[in-house]
Amino acid sequence: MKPVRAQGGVATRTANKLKRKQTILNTARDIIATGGYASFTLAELAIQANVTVPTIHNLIGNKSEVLTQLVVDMVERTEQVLSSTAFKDPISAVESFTDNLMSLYHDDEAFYKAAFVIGEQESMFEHGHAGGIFKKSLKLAYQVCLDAKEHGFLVGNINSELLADRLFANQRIARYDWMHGYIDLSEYRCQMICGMLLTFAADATEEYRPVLIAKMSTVFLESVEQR
Amino acid sequence: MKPVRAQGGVATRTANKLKRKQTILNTARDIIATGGYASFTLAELAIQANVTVPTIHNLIGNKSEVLTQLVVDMVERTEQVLSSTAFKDPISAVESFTDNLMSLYHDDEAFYKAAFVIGEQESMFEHGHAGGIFKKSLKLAYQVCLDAKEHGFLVGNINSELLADRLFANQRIARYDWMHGYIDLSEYRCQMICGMLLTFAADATEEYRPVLIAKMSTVFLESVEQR
DNA sequence: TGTAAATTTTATGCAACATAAAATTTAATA
DNA sequence: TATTAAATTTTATGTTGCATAAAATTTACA
Repeated sequence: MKPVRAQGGVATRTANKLKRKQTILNTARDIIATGGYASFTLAELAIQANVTVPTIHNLIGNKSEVLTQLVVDMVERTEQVLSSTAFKDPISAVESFTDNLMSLYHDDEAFYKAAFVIGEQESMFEHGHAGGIFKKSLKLAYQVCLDAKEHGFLVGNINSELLADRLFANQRIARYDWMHGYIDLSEYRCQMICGMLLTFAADATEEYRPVLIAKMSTVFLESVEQR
Repeated sequence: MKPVRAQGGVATRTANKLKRKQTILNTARDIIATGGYASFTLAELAIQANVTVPTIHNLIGNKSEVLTQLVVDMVERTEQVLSSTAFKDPISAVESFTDNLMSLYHDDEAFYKAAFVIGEQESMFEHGHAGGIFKKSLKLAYQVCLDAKEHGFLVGNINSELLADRLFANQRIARYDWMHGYIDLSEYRCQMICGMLLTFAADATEEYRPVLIAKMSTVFLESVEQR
């Protein structure tokens, strides 16, 4: 008769497994942050994490799965930033949103950059994906448009879905340029703010448009003279 | 004494070399257009072009150089489209620009998509690069902004460099989404037109803004109901 | 048709990802 | 604390793709 065993063993093992898994992932993160995505190989990861390559396969999976895990962690942290918004007016909405992102990315810029490149390469940002970050962000942008209209900042001549699309697109293109190393974090900030404020300006009231344009000009000129 | 030889032999060889080189590049293009970028290996290219791998290295270079050649060809064709513009008004400028691009990409969509992905991966679109397509496109966008202001479509409250940046950015983000397979060619068209018209709208005169918004709404709604 | 140069191919190496099977470690329990 | 079965790690090996030196072949001209 087979001996029946308590569950304690399994639970302990599972916990340890998770810990080792996390150690490997942290090492992976370090490698990418330090030497860039190109320097990331399973062999190098194995050496730095003090295991062998098959162990990585056993604990996490193939290279693609290791990378996916890193990006999932990153997206989760980014989503937390996105969710913390309370609407007052378009300018402060854009500013607080931007500054939240900036302070997140500032800490570990090399890693975040790489993670976005990897996520794109691994097709993790599919627009169609229902629970995906794309749909969530668009929904958020749409809500901001509705709020702005309700508070009398927008006229409402432009379809809110269209406006939300543009708001999101302008935010994204700035991120693309940053993650591909075309611009630095401070220019990312400028492009993002200008893009979003300009989008609002297209549907702003007569009184509010000059305010948006003034703010936009300030941010733009500040950034230009820094170069 | 060494025999002196005429230049004919060299010239003939050079011409033949170019021809063979072009054959290989055309085959490469076919492979990418048919099976996507992932299916492109030097071994596969050698087989389909009826040569061996070292021959490819000899005639063109390493994998990266083969890809670079393909992208250079593509960029040249795209630049021709960009240059053929005569300004009348913002709407027709945007429309003709867009439709020129669309008709170019329509013929060989899979290849163009892949070529943009490759170009990005090979860092061929560096913003700083003086003679690069980035600077050229920005300059073009800037000129359109000046024209639009001169013809009385824009007020001029928004800095023209800023406006050109946004015009170009909105065009680019639509292309990113298309080249990564997130949207199809017709949606690419819609996003690009809406993005650029909205940018103009932010600085348009009182009379012209409704015209821009009306056009934008038409394009947007047409695209939405197609889905 | 011979010849020197150019070109192609054969043969081989290297790097990175991946996995089967053997060896080792682990944690509960008697 | 010694045993044991399961989990885990490692050794050994395979595969694929890029790259190149050196040998074999082809080329175009005299």
